[in-house]
Amino acid sequence: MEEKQLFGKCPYVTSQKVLTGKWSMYIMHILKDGAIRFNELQRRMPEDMTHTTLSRQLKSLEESGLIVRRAYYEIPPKVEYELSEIGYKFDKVLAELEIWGNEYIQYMKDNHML
Amino acid sequence: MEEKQLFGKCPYVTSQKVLTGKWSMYIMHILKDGAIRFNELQRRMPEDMTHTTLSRQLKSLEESGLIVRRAYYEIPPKVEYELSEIGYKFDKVLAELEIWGNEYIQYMKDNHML
DNA sequence: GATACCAGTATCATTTAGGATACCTGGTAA
DNA sequence: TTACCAGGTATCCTAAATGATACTGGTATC
Repeated sequence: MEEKQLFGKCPYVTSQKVLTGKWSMYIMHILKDGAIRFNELQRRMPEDMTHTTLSRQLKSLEESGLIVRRAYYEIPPKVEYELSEIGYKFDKVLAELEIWGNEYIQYMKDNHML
Repeated sequence: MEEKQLFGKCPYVTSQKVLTGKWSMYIMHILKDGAIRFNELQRRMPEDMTHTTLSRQLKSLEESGLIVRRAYYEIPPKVEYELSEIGYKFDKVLAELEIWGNEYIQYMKDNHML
């Protein structure tokens, strides 16, 4: 039987697995602007995302190598999240996604499907 | 309280919701090549995706307006799936995603993280 | 003394997604 | 008469993702 595990082989399956969840694209989009602290990031996220979920998503993105977590051992604590090298390169996908997403929203509104 | 439901407003959140699941990117990628029948599509999908899941994913993408289902009332039945106008425009995102996905795979291999 | 700050984790409940299996149609070929 | 074809749906079960809530720690302010 032929090997067909596509994670780590197919760019589409791999990307979709790494950019999983409801919020990862939005998080990546915010992180494009540079390093940001946890609470500030949460404030910029939609209100219906809890900090628990944000924490898990960040850990997942970190484990996938897309973002870097830098902790400063101060009181009160300071932690910054930033895109990694490969994470930063994702900006081209985001740019196309933003264009398409806006087209899609407009298209759906025009056709009364939204 | 400010309205913050971002579906239908934010291109990132909207796109991610519409392109949900494990296989949607891969499906869109295959559909780029033109109309295709259900069973042929299933043959091109990874083996660990059942036809039940494929059926559900296709219905979801159809409801989101990305693909069109065309049924020919013959025996045996013939059904073709094809990208819609707005679905076809997603190809630019796919192109960037393919580039980035391959870079990511290479990067992770080089750093022994995959 | 109470509360706020920051950056979380632990635990539990709920929701959503995916997989396994059985079953359907209705004509045709063995 | 049985099996097969394509293209599914129905049902049940499990796994994964998300949400809600409570809690931590040390400082600094009210």
